[in-house]
Order: sequence, then structure tokens, then C-alpha cells
Amino acid sequence: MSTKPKKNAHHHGNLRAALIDAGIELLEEGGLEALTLRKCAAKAGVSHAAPAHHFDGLPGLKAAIAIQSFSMFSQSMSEAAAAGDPSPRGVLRSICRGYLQFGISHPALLKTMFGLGATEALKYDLQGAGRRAYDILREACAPFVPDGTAPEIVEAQVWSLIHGFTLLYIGGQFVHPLPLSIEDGPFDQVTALLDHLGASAS
Amino acid sequence: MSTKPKKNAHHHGNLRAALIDAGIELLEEGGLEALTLRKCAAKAGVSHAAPAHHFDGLPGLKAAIAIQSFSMFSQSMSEAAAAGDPSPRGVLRSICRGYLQFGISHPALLKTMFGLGATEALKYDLQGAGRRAYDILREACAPFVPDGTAPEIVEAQVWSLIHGFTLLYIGGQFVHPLPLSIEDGPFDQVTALLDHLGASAS
DNA sequence: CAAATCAGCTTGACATTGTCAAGTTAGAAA
DNA sequence: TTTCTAACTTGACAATGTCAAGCTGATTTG
Repeated sequence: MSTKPKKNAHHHGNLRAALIDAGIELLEEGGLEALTLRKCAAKAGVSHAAPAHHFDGLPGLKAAIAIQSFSMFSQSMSEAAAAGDPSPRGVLRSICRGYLQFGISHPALLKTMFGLGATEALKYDLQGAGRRAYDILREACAPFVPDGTAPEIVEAQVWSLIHGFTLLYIGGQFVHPLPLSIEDGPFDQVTALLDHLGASAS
Repeated sequence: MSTKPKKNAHHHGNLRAALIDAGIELLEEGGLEALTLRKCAAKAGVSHAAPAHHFDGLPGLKAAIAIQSFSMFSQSMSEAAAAGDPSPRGVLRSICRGYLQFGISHPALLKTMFGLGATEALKYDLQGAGRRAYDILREACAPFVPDGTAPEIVEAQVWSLIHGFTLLYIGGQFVHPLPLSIEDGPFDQVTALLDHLGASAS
């Protein structure tokens, strides 16, 4: 099986990693539609059918790219948390800022990460890669979980808000009234909704 | 030009509408990847190149499908609002319920509506179709806009929350802890975040 | 050390798809 | 009736995912 890293392959040093990097480059440069098995192969300097020996078709390559992207995604949130206000509220907001920042910097990667169907996510162990990112969110939410409330509810509230804001933002859906150029104004004002986290209904 | 509805065409009665309906059927049955110009043409009983005379390629067909979907989308929210609690808070929650319900019933249509790039949204006047739906959201948010606050902020808060929740929900991202079978429990608990809309930070 | 094995990769082919060019047809216009 | 034009068809091409078969070189095996 391919459980081991599979060092030094035939001609290429590590084709699998090279193909993932080539795919990420294509996504960053040309968006979702630019990702192609054959273009990845050409970028890595191998024949058009070479990727089939490392990935289970195009969905398999997308899953591998998503897994690597989740790592960068987690790093973006962790770095934002470490650099910002260390209070629970500050950490939560920094996590959200890292979420948005990753979406702005790598929109195609974010869409790839969340664009795979649930069936394929199971098939390629996407859940495992996403769990690390989710744990960061969970820890940031923990201080705001009231007694007797399931933590998943608070996590779903925060996740839904920042996920929706990020997708609408990078999708250009806020052109109507929101100033797109200044990302911090709308971000702070929208995430202000989280200032009342954990409080019961009025 | 093709500004007019273009009644009774050559052989077909109204091929343009038939192609849009065929495309929607393909999306509902097979998801995003099932939408194909040639399959739409076959479903409508015309040759493979016929769609080119009614739409600007595949992006043009997707835009036309998105416009029609936005109409169904607006209807879903309006009907939910009319059938529920008429209080401002009840209307807001009904709007969100209609948003989620549409996403559950037509996930591929929702992804098509929000999956077109900002450039193509401008090109095919997607903004016009989306504005009607946005106006419904805007009216439901109006009672919760505090004095001195831009309405767009409150609208962005509500939109982000329900949009994120819907996308994560239909994407199967909540499998970890949230009960997927019962859609009302998590929905009510997540939208409870809106109970403090308009209040200033604690 | 020679032979066998076998994963990694190549070559070639095929079906599907979007797209373009040219031709055809039917209904309206002159 | 003749002409014109939009609607549609036919045919072709390039790009893509995918499969089958063959080649290669490093590793293992007798």
C-alpha cells in the first residue's frame, strides 16, 4: 500500500507532492476551472497519465489538495490567534480573522476544501484533515459555552457566521453596499454579533 | 437581438425555457457535475449545438438557471414568512428557515446561484435577480437596525449566519456532533444567535 | 551474480464535452 | 413568388478524464 511517504520514485524525486503543488498553483492562478490532471502532469514534467498512479482520479487529487490546504488553513487561524489579543474574546475574533484571511488569500483552495461531496470526504479521509482545524475553532469557542449547553451549538454558530461571511466576501456578493476595499470594517462589525455569545434569548 | 421572449421558435415551442428546465432537472438529479450543454440539448430533443443560439455557452446557461433559481429562492423565503409568526422576530426566523429549506431541497441550484464568479454575475445581470431575494432579507432585518447603524451591517450579519449554516449543512460538514436528521433543533439553536441583534457589545 | 519482480511511468486510444464553421429549413417580409 | 433571416442541424476540432498495454529501472530473489 501507499502508507509510507514513498521516497525517491522512478525518475522524479517525489511526484506525488509535486503534483499537489502544481495543482495548488493552478488553482491559485486560474481558479477552480484551471485545475486539470493533464496540466498538473505537464507542470510536473511527466506524461498525462502519470497522476493516475498517485491519485484516484481528479477527485482524489482534489482531496489531496484539500488535505494540504486544511493544514495551511489551520496555520492561518493559529498564527492569527497567537499574534492577537490573548483574551478569550480576542482569540475568538482572531480565529475568525484568520479564517477570512485564508479565504481572501486562497479562495480557490477554500472552495476546493469545502466543495467535495460528503461521500468523497469520507472516502479520502477529509474529516481527519478538517478535524485539526475544527479543534482550533472548538478551543476558541469553549470559554463561551454556557453551562448546560452543548458546545457544538456555539461552535456551529461561530462557524456558520464566519464561513458564510468569508464565502460571501470572496464571492463578491457584498458589492451592493459593503465597502469591499476595507476588509476590517465589515469584518469587525459582522463578528460583533458574537459579542453576545452564550447569553440566553432576550 | 434576443431581448424579447422569442415566442414559438422553429420546431420547438420555447426551446430556451425547455433548456433551462432540462438543466435544472440535471442539477437536481445528478448535482453540479451533471449539468452539461449536450445533455440539456438531448433532454430537450434538439441537436447538441442548439443551446449556443440561446445562451452564451455553459456559463450563460448557468446564469439563466441561477436567475430562475433566485425566483424560486425568493418564493421559498416569502412563503415561509407568510406562514409563520408575523412578529418581526418571527419573520426574520421564517426567512432564515426558508433560506435553509431551499438549500436542503435544491442544493445544486443554490451552489449554482452562488458559484458564478463576480465577473460573470455582472455580465449576465445576476445582481438583478439576486436583489429581489436580498430585498426580502433587508425588510426582515429592518426592525433590528439600531439608530445610527448602517442597515447593511445587520443584513450582512444575518446573511452570513444563515448562508454559512445552510452551506455547511447541505455540505454534510456538521456530521461530527450535530444531528443531521433533525433539522429544526440545530437551526433554532444556531439562529438563536440573532436574538441579540442590534444590541451593543457587552 | 544473473534472473525475476514490480512499482513508476509512457504511449496510445477512446468517449465525453465545449465550441466553432458551414449548411439547411421554415416562417416572415418584400 | 421570391428573398431574407432566425432557428436549428451536421460535422469537425481541441481539451479532458480514463483505461489498457507496454517499457524501465531499482530491488529482490534464487
